[in-house]
Amino acid sequence: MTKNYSSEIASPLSSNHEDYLKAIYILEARGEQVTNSVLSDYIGFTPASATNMVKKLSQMDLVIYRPHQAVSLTPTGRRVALEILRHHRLLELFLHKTLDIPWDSVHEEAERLEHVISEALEDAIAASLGYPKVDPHGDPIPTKTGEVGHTPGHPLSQAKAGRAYRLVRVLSQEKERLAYLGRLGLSLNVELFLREQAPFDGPVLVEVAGVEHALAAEMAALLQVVPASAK
Amino acid sequence: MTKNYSSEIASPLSSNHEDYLKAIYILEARGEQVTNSVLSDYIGFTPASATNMVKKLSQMDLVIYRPHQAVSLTPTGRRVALEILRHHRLLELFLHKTLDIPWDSVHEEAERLEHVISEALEDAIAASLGYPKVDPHGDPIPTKTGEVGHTPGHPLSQAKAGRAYRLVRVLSQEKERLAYLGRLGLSLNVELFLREQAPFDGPVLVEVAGVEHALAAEMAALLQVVPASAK
DNA sequence: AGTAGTTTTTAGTCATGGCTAAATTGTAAA
DNA sequence: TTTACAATTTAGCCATGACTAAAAACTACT
Repeated sequence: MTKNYSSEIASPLSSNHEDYLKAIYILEARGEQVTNSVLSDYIGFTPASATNMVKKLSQMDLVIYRPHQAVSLTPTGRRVALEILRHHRLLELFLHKTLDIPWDSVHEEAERLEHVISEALEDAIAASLGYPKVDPHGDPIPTKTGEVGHTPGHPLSQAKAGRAYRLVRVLSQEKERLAYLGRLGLSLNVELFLREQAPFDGPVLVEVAGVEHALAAEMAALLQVVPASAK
Repeated sequence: MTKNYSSEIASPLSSNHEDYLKAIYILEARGEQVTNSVLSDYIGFTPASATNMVKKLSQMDLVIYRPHQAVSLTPTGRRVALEILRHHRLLELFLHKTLDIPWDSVHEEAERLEHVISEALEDAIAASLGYPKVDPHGDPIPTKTGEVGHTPGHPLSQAKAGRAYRLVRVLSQEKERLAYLGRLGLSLNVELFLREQAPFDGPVLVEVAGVEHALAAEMAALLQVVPASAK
């Protein structure tokens, strides 16, 4: 497997290494302080294991580690994380568009594939999709050079009642949640009409394809929308 | 990752385990006695490592191991091997047809992907290709239930001069070899005319798309053909 | 500042699966 | 049958990266 970061990294990285880097990237991007417990929670290993791995990544110059401090990525570490994320999101879109894999299943599939595709395959996939900018959840696909586009939109929970919106991003990869949204007729770029916005973080009333649904506030907060008129 | 053999196997298999099983299957299919040295040569690990792994696979009831004897697959072991082989060949064809990956590159790519695709993805790929029978090298794709079709044809080295043939299989996965054949205009189902068959295992003279080429006997032996008239 | 409680790190265990080197076994020729 | 050579297996080493349990270090409250 040829990686475009192979030139700067001594030893080849395992899927595991890549998962840690990706996790750190995602947690950082969420604006969280990537403490050991946050990281170990996210990746599903014990805190001791996380410390261990972080130290190793630090020796490889992929992360910056100072005991008892939040970890962060070095420029190289970030490049690796973004390459994996690019693989992941390209794969999600590819699986969805080319093989009709439902949007609530593409995440777990891509989770394994992202570590084993070559540069050539990555390129072929990107080309076949016409160099897309976002995956089926609206998450931006990093470019080969590591730029991450800014996604427009704001949470549906902050939208105004009585207006039409378009769904541009779902901030969740959970199968159940996505399957539920799918059942409501919601998927990327679908239009919806916000009927009512209950106060005090109450549920939201939306109309999708002529049918009305109540959405928990928690769910509405995960739906990023733009006014329906907007491109 | 859901495997259809998961019900019969206690511990999940690593890529490595799968590679051993696949290797044993392929060597058996070649009609070779799968001795320890043959196996270790093929997989590229030391004989000691092979013995070790074979013992483990034997404990898992995937192979039959008797010291100093050729290894063989149990029914379950064979099922696993065939599932991986099915993944491999479906992937090769998919990469070639859907993403235009050249036929001399699909093998190494599939080598990594074969271990991480789910049943659902395998099915989606098979469906999108119309349930194909052979991969881009003419190797038969095992069915889900583990049947391996018989491929017709005989080596070009045993064909008669002055007749037209169609290439139905290439018994090699080597990138260089395949790239070379590709340059001659040879790929699956291409027609060729056998001009001359030099005696004493000498080279063979073929015409492909109106151009004449000499082929080493060694190479001609790897090309399986049928009379051009045959379906 | 002292102390309780939480977080992080350290220390040490275990399984995996490669390796080398040495012992064993099997085979074939004298 | 003995002996030599090749193939195989055993024994033991090493790195990896998970784990638990215990120690250490931070934080926050009194």
